[in-house]
Amino acid sequence: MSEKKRGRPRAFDAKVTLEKAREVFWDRGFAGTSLDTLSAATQLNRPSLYGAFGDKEALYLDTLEGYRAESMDVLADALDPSLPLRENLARVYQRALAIYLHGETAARGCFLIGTATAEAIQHERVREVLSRSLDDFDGEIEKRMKLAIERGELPDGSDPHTLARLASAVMHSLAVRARAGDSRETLEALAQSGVDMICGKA
Amino acid sequence: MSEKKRGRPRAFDAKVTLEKAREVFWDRGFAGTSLDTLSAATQLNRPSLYGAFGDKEALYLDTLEGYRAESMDVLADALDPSLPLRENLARVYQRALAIYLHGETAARGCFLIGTATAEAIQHERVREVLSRSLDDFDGEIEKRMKLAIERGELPDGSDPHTLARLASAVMHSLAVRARAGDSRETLEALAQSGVDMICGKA
DNA sequence: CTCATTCTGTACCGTTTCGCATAAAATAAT
DNA sequence: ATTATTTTATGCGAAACGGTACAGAATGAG
Repeated sequence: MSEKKRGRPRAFDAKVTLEKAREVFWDRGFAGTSLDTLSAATQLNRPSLYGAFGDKEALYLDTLEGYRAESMDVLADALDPSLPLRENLARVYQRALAIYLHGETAARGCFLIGTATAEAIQHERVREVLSRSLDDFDGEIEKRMKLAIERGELPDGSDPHTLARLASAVMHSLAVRARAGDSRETLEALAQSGVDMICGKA
Repeated sequence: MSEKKRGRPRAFDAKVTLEKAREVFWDRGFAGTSLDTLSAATQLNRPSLYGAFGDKEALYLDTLEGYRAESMDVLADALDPSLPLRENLARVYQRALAIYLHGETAARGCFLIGTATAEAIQHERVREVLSRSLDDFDGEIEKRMKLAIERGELPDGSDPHTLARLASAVMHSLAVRARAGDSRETLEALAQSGVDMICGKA
């Protein structure tokens, strides 16, 4: 896999470190997180962080990218095409909520929507990751919608592009509302409404 | 209106100052905005800001509250009950986009969703304003949905609560996507989809 | 063993941060 | 005019900030 490098080996796992850093950014946002806080959370001193990931923005971008990639994996799994569309959508929302509702004080919502939106204006590269993440998500759902139309799970003449964006819109709303502190029940009701909106009432 | 106060009069209009401060927070977020930046933007030195509004968080909360109040005014106006529901909804989204798409570099999206979500975990009072804003918005739309059902603008048995949350979900998605840099055309298409989702295809 | 290479830890740098102390300026009350 | 009150302007100060220099430690190469 990876050739042995010369020099002193790292005493930490970069992947684990990124996960710990992500936790901090998730709760405090990019601008609200100091290198000291990151250093404490990752148990790495600042020079090590700097050497492994670059400056604070590069580290943040790394955590965003990791989240994006993981989210796409979760999405692909939830959209297992051997299941009915209705079940697929329910799984997508359910797994999103499992992530969004995890948090100490208030639910943390979506890492991207909750923190990257704030930086998107001033930091172009953050905006790019955010935009790409939303697009990728839409695209994956749209693919499933097209399949659903082929299979007759949706009415003929349905527009997969539109349906995908509406399904994503419910997702975005879950992300925001979770971070605003809405209860699990409230969010699950919205998720159910989203499923019914796309697939029709059960 | 206001009695003349003793002492040296203020050389600035608090309302105008709040608007200027809001512009800065809107682009840079709460944590990403320094008092120096605010001081420059409002042309007020820090002690004056401090004296009039309190610390940075209090100032930010004031700008959030102003935005919330203005948004509710815009919403109430857009929902003019002498117009059909379809037109009402289209006006709501259209006016939102007029606000969201205003920006120098990228579109700024919604001030609340774009900046308050990031602080909502660490700052309880921000989370409260955010939560209240979302609820108020939902409530106002739900009222209009109820009226629509009474008038027969929506099918019998429609659930106004659910419809309102779905309409809001499209709004939240517009807010996020605008900040991610989506084009006006893209956003208008989503808005149109939202109208059709609630009112049926034209 | 020796050396080059890479990572760790301490300590530091210059800047920026938020908030305030203080004094001058501007007004109303007396 | 004098006084009390409020706002403005300068500027301070302690802390936090992002980032890095440097020396020491751990490894592979020769």
